[in-house]
Amino acid sequence: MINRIRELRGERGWSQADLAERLDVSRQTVNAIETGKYDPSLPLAFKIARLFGLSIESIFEPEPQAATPMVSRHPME
Amino acid sequence: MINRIRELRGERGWSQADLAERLDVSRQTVNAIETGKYDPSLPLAFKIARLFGLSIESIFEPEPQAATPMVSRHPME
DNA sequence: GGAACATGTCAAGCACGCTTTACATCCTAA
DNA sequence: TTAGGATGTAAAGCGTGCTTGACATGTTCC
Repeated sequence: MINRIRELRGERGWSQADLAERLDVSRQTVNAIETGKYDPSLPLAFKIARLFGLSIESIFEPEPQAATPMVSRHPME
Repeated sequence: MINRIRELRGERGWSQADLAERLDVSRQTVNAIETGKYDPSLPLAFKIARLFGLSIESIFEPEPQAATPMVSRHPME
């Protein structure tokens, strides 16, 4: 999942700590999401979208494509 | 987090198992999300929205309001 | 040089998202 | 009446989302 959070935060001149406070999460959480360590929960994604006044779809984008594996998704059936 | 999944699924005449298969998750996951036991991950929310051809915002809605607790969120600081 | 801030990262711990297996109930069809 | 589908729920297990605390680095400003 790719996101534009760092860009949106930068436009507003906020530090990761500033954003974390506005979202009521830890600074490490903001950093982990920006650096792609993990995706936010759906409720947090809503908070982020509302804070920036944008839709979730305009901030987050599912991975280019988690290519369908060469093996069956339902082996031995 | 409130969602309209059961309604959208019903309109299409799909069982929970049908929907689960289309989303590539277990039937219990669909059931748990419909019955409000937990919220889907952000990637699954995207899958759901795309399957129904709707925006995430038009399917999910953050709780009416998780009322601000009477106690400080940052005690002893 | 030293203080202060911004960012990145690690570790431990807890709660949640999702899995498989299994069982119970309800409803409809034959 | 029995079989089958649809739904609800439970337990155990694994990985992720988020927390606090801590430390390292780079930058800026005195």
